[in-house]
Amino acid sequence: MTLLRSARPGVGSNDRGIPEATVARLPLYLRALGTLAEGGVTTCSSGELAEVTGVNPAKLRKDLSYLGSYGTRGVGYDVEYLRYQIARELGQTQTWDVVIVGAGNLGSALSTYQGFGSRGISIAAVLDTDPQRIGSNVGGVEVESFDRLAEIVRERHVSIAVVATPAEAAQGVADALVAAGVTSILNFAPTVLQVPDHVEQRLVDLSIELQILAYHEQRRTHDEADGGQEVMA
Amino acid sequence: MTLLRSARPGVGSNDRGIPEATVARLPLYLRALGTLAEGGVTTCSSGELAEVTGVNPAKLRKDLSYLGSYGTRGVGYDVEYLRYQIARELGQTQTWDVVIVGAGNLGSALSTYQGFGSRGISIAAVLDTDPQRIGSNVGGVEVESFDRLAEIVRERHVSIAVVATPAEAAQGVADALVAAGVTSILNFAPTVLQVPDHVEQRLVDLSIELQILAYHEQRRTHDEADGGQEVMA
DNA sequence: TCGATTTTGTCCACGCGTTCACAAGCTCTT
DNA sequence: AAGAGCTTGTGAACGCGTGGACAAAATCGA
Ligand SMILES: NC(=O)c1ccc[n+]([C@@H]2O[C@H](COP(=O)([O-])OP(=O)(O)OC[C@H]3O[C@@H](n4cnc5c(N)ncnc54)[C@H](O)[C@@H]3O)[C@@H](O)[C@H]2O)c1
Ligand SMILES: NC(=O)c1ccc[n+]([C@@H]2O[C@H](COP(=O)([O-])OP(=O)(O)OC[C@H]3O[C@@H](n4cnc5c(N)ncnc54)[C@H](O)[C@@H]3O)[C@@H](O)[C@H]2O)c1
Repeated sequence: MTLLRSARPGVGSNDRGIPEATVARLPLYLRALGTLAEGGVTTCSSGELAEVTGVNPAKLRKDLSYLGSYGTRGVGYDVEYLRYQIARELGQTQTWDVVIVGAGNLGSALSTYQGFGSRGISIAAVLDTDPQRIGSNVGGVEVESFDRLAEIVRERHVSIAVVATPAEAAQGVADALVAAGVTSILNFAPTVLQVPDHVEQRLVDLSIELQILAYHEQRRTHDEADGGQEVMA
Repeated sequence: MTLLRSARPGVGSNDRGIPEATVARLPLYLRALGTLAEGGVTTCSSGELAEVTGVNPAKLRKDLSYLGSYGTRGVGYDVEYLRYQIARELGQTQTWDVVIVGAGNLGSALSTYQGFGSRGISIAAVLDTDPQRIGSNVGGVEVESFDRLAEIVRERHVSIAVVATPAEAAQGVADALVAAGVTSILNFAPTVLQVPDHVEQRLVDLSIELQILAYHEQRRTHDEADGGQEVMA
């Protein structure tokens, strides 16, 4: 399994906070626990949870230990209880209103996606500058004018935004988002945005994902030619 | 900036290979160099490149040093030359044929996306099981039957696949991909796939991205209430 | 009640990744 | 030709993340 995103550099573990690497895995555990709960499972061990999430059991236990001691030795973890604790830690006891900027192919797919609701994410608005798109409907949400950004951010208490515009427009959009008071940006445009320190940025670059896989594929074939595959002694 | 993806655990730097963290940044540098080249820039320093990619200059130089000594002290890097060297290292001197499984919202958006070509990625096929979708056209590519997977992988020399099916179908799809000879999988379904060790898996989970941002937002407001913002002495 | 069994929580060691700091090396000016 | 001024490449220190190992704690059966 592979997780690649870059968070603000140098921000590893905060004051009293949970290590960044752990935060990135908690949603994984949460989802797995949800699946177990649906299957009627009431208790599970670190080994079982580690199995389905592809994580080392010791690492998983250490991750959970940052939240507190919610397990029972000799028994494991209560699925529902642990689920609640992780959800609380992640801030999923409340719903986060998110604005999506750019109602193109990707923005529309995201707007249509029904899987965010159960993760505490709600699409508050979808914005675009294209008059042709404004007023159209994506996933039950009406596309609104990008001009209304500041107003919408204020009225709907939005702090998280998704950028799904072409790369050329992304920096301008980011500036407007920051000016409107957004403090977390999920950026799908293939650019590193310049944002103030207090704004969290995550770049999701699908080309890069494939390029990384291609690199490993290349190395694989290259190694074969070199006899790079280690021979057993 | 934030990169989150999980690679096979424990695989840091390989035998003669480049550290995983560096590999994940190389495409970033490559793109920035492309932008500079378009702008007519022929030479750039580590400082300039670090600026636009949001990376520490020393880190950037160390990253590049894994490829060789391609810079000139006192001058910087030749944009075109460095571009070629990174592209070569990433395996972008060849084109990688990729199969997309699942022609739904996300799969269609990916198929339509025109930005992969310049990154050495070509969509060899888009597959689906839904008879309604098979034969339809997404981004100039005809959707083919998932039954033809093995045949297509063999004939078109595919080693990389994208999973864009519902989560319930993802493991089955992955098994079929592995059986067909695919060795790298980019998975958009919210599940950790169980694949053999020799298969590289990268999970891109958009919900998790937003959940991580929400966590930081929550901590932010929580800290404010606690007066968590450190006061200058 | 006691011992066998299971599983957590965490100490500890190790390795990767990051960053500082500076010597080595190049160019340009005088 | 020599020195001033930059910028690279890297040694070294440090910190975070990972995973092995085991003591502590809980359950269960006898
Ligand atoms: N579609 C994919 O699969 C894919 C893959 C990788 C990366 N991306 C990236 O994601 C981003 C979006 O991709 P897409 O395929 O949806 O593009 P798209 O062209 O389909 O959609 C872009 C949308 O953004 C709108 N827009 C342009 N400028 C704007 C502005 N200033 N403010 C608000 N809206 C604006 C456009 O009107 C359009 O509706 C791009 O940066 C692309 O590089 C997309
Ligand atoms: N759309 C989004 O923005 C978004 C966001 C986050 C995650 N995801 C995830 O990405 C995946 C795809 O999302 P989507 O919105 O495109 O879903 P979708 O329902 O629109 O499309 C899924 C497609 O997969 C096809 N399919 C089903 N079983 C298949 C099989 N066994 N083999 C081949 N094809 C099969 C279906 O026919 C359908 O065309 C899902 O797992 C979803 O959870 C999507």
